[in-house]
Formats: sequence, structure tokens, C-alpha cells
Amino acid sequence: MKRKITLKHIARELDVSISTVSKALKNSEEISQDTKDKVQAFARLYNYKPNNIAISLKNKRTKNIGVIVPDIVHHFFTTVFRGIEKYANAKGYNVIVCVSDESFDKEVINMEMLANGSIDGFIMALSAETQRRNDFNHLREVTEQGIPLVLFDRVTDEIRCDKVIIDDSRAAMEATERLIRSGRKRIALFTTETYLNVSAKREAGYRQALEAHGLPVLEELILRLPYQFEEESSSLRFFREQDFDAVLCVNEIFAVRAIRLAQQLGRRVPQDVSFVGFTDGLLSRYSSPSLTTVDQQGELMGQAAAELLISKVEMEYDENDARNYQTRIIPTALIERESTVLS
Amino acid sequence: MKRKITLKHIARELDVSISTVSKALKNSEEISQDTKDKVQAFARLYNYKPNNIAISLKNKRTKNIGVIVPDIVHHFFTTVFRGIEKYANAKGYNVIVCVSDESFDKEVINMEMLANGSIDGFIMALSAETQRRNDFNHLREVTEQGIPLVLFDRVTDEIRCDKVIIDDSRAAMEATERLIRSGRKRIALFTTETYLNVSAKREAGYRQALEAHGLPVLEELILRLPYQFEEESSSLRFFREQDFDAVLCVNEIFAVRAIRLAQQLGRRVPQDVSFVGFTDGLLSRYSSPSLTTVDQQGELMGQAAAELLISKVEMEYDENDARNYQTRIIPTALIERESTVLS
DNA sequence: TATTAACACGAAACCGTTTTCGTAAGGCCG
DNA sequence: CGGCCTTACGAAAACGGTTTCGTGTTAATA
Repeated sequence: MKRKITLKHIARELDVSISTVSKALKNSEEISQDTKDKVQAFARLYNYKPNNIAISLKNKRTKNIGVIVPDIVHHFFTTVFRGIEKYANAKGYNVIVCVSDESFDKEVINMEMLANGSIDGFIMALSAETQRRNDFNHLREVTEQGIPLVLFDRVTDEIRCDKVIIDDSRAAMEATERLIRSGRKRIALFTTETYLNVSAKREAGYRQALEAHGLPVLEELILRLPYQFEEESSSLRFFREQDFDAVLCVNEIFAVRAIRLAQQLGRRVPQDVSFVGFTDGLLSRYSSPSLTTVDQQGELMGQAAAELLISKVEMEYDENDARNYQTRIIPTALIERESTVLS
Repeated sequence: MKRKITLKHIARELDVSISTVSKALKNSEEISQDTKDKVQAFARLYNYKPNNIAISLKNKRTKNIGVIVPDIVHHFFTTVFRGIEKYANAKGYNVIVCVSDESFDKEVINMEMLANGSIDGFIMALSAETQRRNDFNHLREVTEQGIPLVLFDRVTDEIRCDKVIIDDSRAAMEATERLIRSGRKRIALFTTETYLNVSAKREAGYRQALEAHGLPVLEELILRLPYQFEEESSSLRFFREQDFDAVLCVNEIFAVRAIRLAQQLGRRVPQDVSFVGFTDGLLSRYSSPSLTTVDQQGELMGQAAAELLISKVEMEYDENDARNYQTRIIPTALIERESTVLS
């Protein structure tokens, strides 16, 4: 086993001091060319690489960023992660991922673990439970310590920090308008039961669109489903009891499941009922009929979040103090597919 | 901004030495109860938490594990990751994720970045390019340094280390037999064009099953598709020119796309053609007809990989040297859904 | 020849811990 | 009263780097 070689080893072997080795490897002016050549050759030969941990301790910079997401087996979050990872990697940063599993406690524990020097900053989307409890002390603690924080998608107004979101309400509004313009009159909304900021905003957009076009907002056409549900009884009942000609769903799973149900009940999609979802994942693309959906452009969000974070991390203290927090809004796009009739 | 407090601060404030503070916080016998109370109270008050980096440097243990996967927007890899993360977190480890993007170079760079002290061990699935080039020097380098390595799913025989895989060939064989038993005679195989170990093994299993049941292996019934393809022309041609009554696909995307195509061409699924895929993702579950598929149990794989790695990491040097490398085979299960006729 | 500047390098502090070892003070015993 | 053992703590080394500052040697200059 070839143990990792350190400056000390090189110094001893070449009979010079550690400082000389360190400087020689950085091509310092202070060191004679002879010595530099000797040291560099030796280092190359034994494949010397400085120890990241030691450097982190010295610089008080880890070149790691912490990402906390509610779930990782989730198309949207993985696309965001991809955007983060790409940008971070290009900037020489590594990414530590923690999954909160939608749990407040796990979110807190993970943050605390990472906040003790492991990372230079956080990028995160709040867990459902955190949003429900409205308790953000763990975030406040971190920002008060001067650790940069960027929130994305699932954000809160309670915390002052950089944020990256889509305009959920606007996207929902446009999606709803798309349905209205194609002649739909009784548009249902399938949303989540648990409290999520984004769901609330999408619902607001839906209501706005209906009102703006003089359509009544019918509460009985709003179906609230558990985030992860097994059987279809409640949606089935909804299909049986309600009369509607289009559905806006706050995610693609709701949409695809609803389409299946509609088809099983003999409704033609999109002729009898048309559907629009959120999140442009594999399901939207490959289900049949394929799903018209709001593309949240996760990769762009991730990249924007990483940009904001790293710029804050690398900023000198003075300018950082200016507290010029940004909220970046990533544009969305409605991707038209077979689940809506082309008007 | 409340800066992080260190042992030194506490020591200065309480007018004791750093060593005393350190020992007092660890409840050492050496320190009087009075002093311990004083120190602990102060530490709690100022929310002292030891600096992870300093501890890592001292212990030569980072409590980080490095995970390198070819892709993260990918159902199977995320389930594996979930398994890793859960187990690792429970054991007090954090996970640094790097995406090789199926590129050899990125894989090498990522490994080198992490190998210089950032992590205690690696869990990885090889990139397609690495498998094609058959170049594993970066892995060898890491293991020679004594850094534990666990390979999963995309593994190689060239490297001696722990491995976690499914029995791909057996799973493919069983899936094929399932089709044969339901009376299918001309079974096609849709596999990847690029060289992947797992695809090769699945193909072998497919061939074995046919031969075992006295069916001819028809090379023209094997379609090799690019890993990520846009348009369907080659599969379309295949559907037009070949005669088959079942298809085994090496992943769920190939399967779902093929099913769509079949339906568009007027074939009934599963009556005229039945399909079996690999990977039990959202697509398999929610497409219509839903897809019969081989569940690779990614979460179990991830957990097994993390178990193996952490046990090696925490093992004392002596026992580690025994070189008792394991290859764990995670059982697969064929999940029967609507794309095959129930026999 | 004395002064000085340039050169090339080393000593030491520092980042924040842990841990070994040394030691001052106090009490007990003979 | 001297020796010894506890008790309770501090000094210092160590982990692996970076960086500031000091210094010995040499060569150029006055």
C-alpha cells in the first residue's frame, strides 16, 4: 500500500525545510530554480497532492457546498441537483447532498452536521414539514453565522437570503388560460393535501386565471390529494361525482394517474377531458397520451442557485455585508403535448 | 454576525487552558466537577460545536463518503443513492456526490479531487466510457492508497474490491422465460448500443433462456439502440421489418417507447406483443399499459454498498489487510403488470 | 574594507482539535 | 518535617498545510 506523501516526507527526503517545499511547489520567487526543479521532480515522481483537509483548515474554506433536498428519487430535484453539480464542479466545488425526507428534524440535523465547518454554504429546498410548522430557526442560525444560504423552489419569506424560484402562480395561470382558450369551461385542480408553498401559489394562479376570464371558481372542482397516495378511491369518487372538462395538476404524477383513470372510465383524452401538469419529467414525455406540462427548468434553477451561492461564498466580507439578496425567477415554459387539444 | 466559537475562545474567557476545555467537554475524569460544569455551561450557552475539519485532520477520518455515478437524473441511480444516503447518515456519515456524466475523464478528475483527503471511501458505478476503454488505473490508484472502494451495478473484474450487483444475466433469463412460458415464440431484445457490462449480461441471459427452451436465437431480433436517442426511425424500421410477439428491453425507457410505437402501429399490447423491461421506475408503474419489469431494488443495493464500505472504513488496518472482498448479489423480482398477459 | 542589498532558505505561528506527558499543589503517612 | 500519592490542570506535539518574518551567505557598492 502506497501511503499518501506529505510535505514533511519530501522535506526530509530532500533535506530541506517544509516551508521550502511548500514554496517550491507553488513556484515561489523566493526559491532557487535548482531547488524548485528538484522538489517538483520529486513531487511528481511520488505523485504528491496536497491534503484537502489541511488546506480547508488553513483557509477556512472547504470548497464543499451542502445541498439539502426533501427527496432525491424525484425528477425535478435531480435536475436541479444536476445544474448545481455541474456549475459547482466547474468552479472546483464538491457537493454534499443530504435528504430531509420531508422531515423537519432531519432537515435540522443535516444542517447542523454540515454547518460545523464541512461546507461553505447551503442550497436547499424546504421540507414539507418545515413549511407546515413555519419554523425556520435552523436557517436563521446558519445565516447568522455568516454561512451563505440559497433557497430554491420551496422557499419562505421569513428568511432573508438569496432565492431561486419559478413564478408558480404565473405558470399556473398561464396553464389555466391555455385550457380556457381552448374552450374549457369547467376546469378542475388536483393539488396536494399537505401544505406546500408552491402548491398554494399554483392554486392562486389557477383561481386568478378563472376569475380573469369570468369563470366561477368552483371549490368542489378542487381535489386535494395526499402527497404520495396508493389507491385511487378519492380521485375515482371525484371523477364519478364531478363534471369537468379539463384538469390542472400540480405535478406530473397526479396528471398521469388522473389520465389513466379518465381513460379507464371511458373518457377520451384530450377530447373529453384535457390535462396539464407540472414538471417535465419522463412521465410527461413518454406516457400516452403524452402530457402537456409546465417545464420548471430545474437545471437552470440549480445553476442559478449555485451561481448565487458561490458568488456569495467567494465574496469578501465587506461587500457581503451589503445584504443585497436576490430572488431570481427562472422562466417556465408550457410544453404542449397530446393531453391538450391543439387549438 | 455570531462567529463560530472555538476551544480557544472558551479557554480565554474562562481563564483555563485549551486542553482543559477539551477534556471538560468530553467529561474527562481528569477535570474537577466544578471546572467541567463551568466549561459545559459556557459551551452550551454559546452553542459550541467542534469544528469538523479540525477533527478530520486530527483523526484522518472525514466521515464523508464519495459517491460517483454516471448520471443522477436517472431513477435507478437515485434509488441506489437513497439507500446509500440513509445508511450512511444513520452511521454519521455525509455523502459527496459527483456525476461522471458517462465520461471517463470526469470520473478520473472527480476521483482525484476526492481522494486527497476529502472522503474515507468511494462507492461508484462505472461510466460507460470507462467500461468501453477498459481503463481502470484511477481505481487501482485509489485502492493502492488504501482507500476503500465499493463498486455497484456497473462493475469490472479487473479491480479487486467489494461489489454489489444484481444477477443481470439471471434476471434477464427469468424475464425471458416468463415470456416463453406465456407462449411467446419470437422474442426480440432491445438493448444498448454502447458497451455496458450490464447490457451484455442481460443479453447473455436472454440468449441462455432461448437456448434452454429450444428456441433459436435470431440475431435480427436483437435491436441495439443508442443510449439516449431522439427519434424512433430505427425502432420503427425494426417494427416494420421484423416479426415478433414479445420484447425484452434492458431499461424501462426503451420499453415504454417501444410500447407506444407498437400501439401507434396498431399492435395490441400485450395481446399481439408483450413487453418486459428493467428498472421499476415511475414509467413502469404509470404508463399504460403498465410495464412488467425487473425490479433492481436500488435502495437495497445502495444500503448494501454503504454497509460494505463503512465496515471497511471503520475496520482496523490489520483485519483490512486480509483482503476479504465480497460481491453481494441483490435479489431481483419480476413485477408483473399489464404489458404481459397473465398466463 | 566596511556596508548593504539581494538571494535562498528556515523557524515558527497559525488553522482547531486531541492526547500524552509533565508538574504544581495539597493531603496523608511515617 | 520529608517523602509520596492524588488531584487538577497546562504545555506541547501532532494532524498537513500556508505564510510571515528573520537570517546567513554572497556579491555588489561606496
